[in-house]
Amino acid sequence: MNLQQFKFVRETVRRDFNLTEAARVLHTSQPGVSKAIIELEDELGLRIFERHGKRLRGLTRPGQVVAQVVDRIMAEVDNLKKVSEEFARRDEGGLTIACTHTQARYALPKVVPEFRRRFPKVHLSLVQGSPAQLAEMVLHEQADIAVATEALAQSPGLVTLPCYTWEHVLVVTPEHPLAQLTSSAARKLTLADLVEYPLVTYERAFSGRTAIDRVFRDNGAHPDIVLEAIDADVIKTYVELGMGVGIIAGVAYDPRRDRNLVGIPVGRLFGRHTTRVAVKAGVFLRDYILTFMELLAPELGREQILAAVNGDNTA
Amino acid sequence: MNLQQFKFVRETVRRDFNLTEAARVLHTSQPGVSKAIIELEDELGLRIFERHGKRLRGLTRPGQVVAQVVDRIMAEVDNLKKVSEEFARRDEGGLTIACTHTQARYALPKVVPEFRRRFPKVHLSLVQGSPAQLAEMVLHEQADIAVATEALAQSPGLVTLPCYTWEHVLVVTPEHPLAQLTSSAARKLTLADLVEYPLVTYERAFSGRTAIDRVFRDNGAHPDIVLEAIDADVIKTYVELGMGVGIIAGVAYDPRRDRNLVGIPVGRLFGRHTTRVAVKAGVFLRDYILTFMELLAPELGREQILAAVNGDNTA
DNA sequence: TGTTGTTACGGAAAACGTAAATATT
DNA sequence: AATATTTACGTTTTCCGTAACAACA
Repeated sequence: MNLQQFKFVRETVRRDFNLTEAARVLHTSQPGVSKAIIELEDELGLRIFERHGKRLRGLTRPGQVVAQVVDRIMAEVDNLKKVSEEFARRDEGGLTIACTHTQARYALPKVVPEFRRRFPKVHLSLVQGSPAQLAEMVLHEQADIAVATEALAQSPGLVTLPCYTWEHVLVVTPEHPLAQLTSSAARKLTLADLVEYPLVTYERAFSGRTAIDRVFRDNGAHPDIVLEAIDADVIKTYVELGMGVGIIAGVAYDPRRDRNLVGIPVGRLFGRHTTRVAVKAGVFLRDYILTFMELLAPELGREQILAAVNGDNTA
Repeated sequence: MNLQQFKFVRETVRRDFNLTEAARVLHTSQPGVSKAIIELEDELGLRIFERHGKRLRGLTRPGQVVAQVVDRIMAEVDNLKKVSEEFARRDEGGLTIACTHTQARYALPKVVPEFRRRFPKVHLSLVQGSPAQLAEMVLHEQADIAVATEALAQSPGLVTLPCYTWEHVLVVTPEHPLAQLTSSAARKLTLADLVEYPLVTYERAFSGRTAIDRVFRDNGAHPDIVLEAIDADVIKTYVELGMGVGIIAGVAYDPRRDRNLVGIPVGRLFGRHTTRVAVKAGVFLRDYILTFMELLAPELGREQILAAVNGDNTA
């Protein structure tokens, strides 16, 4: 039994049971992979892979269990590498953050400069995607952490922590009827008032859109959503063009910057939402990653973050 | 990096940083162990062990983290061996049950015959100890499961499940004043009545003794415990000799067997207790071990047991 | 001075790549 | 026929034990 064998098994599973592919990816000879796997199977006294003649087709029942354990072993071996990196160069390395546009544009700018000041040698990389994609990225270790409002908490294999909460805000042109309301009238705004106008908001599964839909549905209201986009900048652009009333995340509206738009908070209608940060369960978190999470979720101390990540059910 | 190195690191830690000892236990040469560890340290680029000159003295800070990860890796490697055993000989193997006397004598006889019928080839072994010792045994993998009422739930690193609940019962000789009470009078028995008599019960930390003490203390009662023992058989023996009133677990009193003793249920006074079964977190559980747990805790399905053991926080 | 850990060295074993054979689609 | 896997085989590397050396307590 050795790590090489485990590596080969893992890669073969990942490459859809194609030994040749696995060997190529691992920069080694295909017969070597074949032999190593067979030797492991012999040592364990079971077939890991389902074979049709010579072709590998899938995992046997025992193989499924073995593959799971092997995955965990290799994950820990990867952790070992991270540990050594951490102690060798505590404040150097890379940090890949997977997030939605909203986070990248409006939330992260609040923490990235401070992070950069503390860890000038860490190379930051932002990747964007839908919340579901973000979860996948973290699970496949293409990103270290994900930041999003939707969907993250549901993914098994992820550990998520709350960062901050926010509410939706309507944005309209200054000429729009809604912009003429007194602030006390604005506070009495109802869903019924809203459906009178064409709406512009996020795409499905972005920045609280799920909640928006649910609220309309639960109240039997049928909004006329004329345009949807994944980011508030696009939404604001079309609102400015007079396409309709925008519904965006509060963090994305800044009265000083957005002088040609009027904002009306509507948390009362669509509820309060929690943006969360997610990491893959069981991975070793380098000091600077923990620090980044600390900056993102200042309410929680490092202790709490560590406890959650290590899956302490003690607290 | 290889498994051999991990094995050496683990054993060296276990043997109090004595390489010679570790090598002896692992049936290999001491220089080999030394070299392998140094090579691992070089590859990781850090010192795992604190050295005073040449002697190993302890773990460095990075070493502590490395040792933890290494432990997890080796635990999973051990799991792999168990998996292969399981699939090679599904219904053969050994099952070591760590339990208190009460469990061995009164609870397990209810499930062992059925288990034996289903797995005639499994070699059973019962080891006894105090609940704290049982927890240690399971954590050190000297036993597969522990069954006890006290203390198991508190141990980190253990996963525990409730098996059954029970109440205490008083046992007295037929001549004893308490034996003369009508059953309705017995139901009105108070702690104040009890402290009139010398008592015979479990030792500290056995079979709900903690709860007994707490109840007396909370009520400001000062019982005269003239004799304490770890098992009900011993207690009953001295009760028969007229030493006093026995307080034992309900499961340990059987009116048909214990004809020379009268039993009076006192759950009302000392509360209801839950006997739990514990396994080490993260270990692969062979089918027959799961079956044994199923027999012990019939209320829970196998699904629930598996979920708990795999640490599913989903449910 | 006895105990413990590291370095040096050499034979044995295994690891791994190339080439050939065999099976699958 | 083309692709994929296993078997065969020889070289290279690594492994691991003995012996010698070095450093603590």
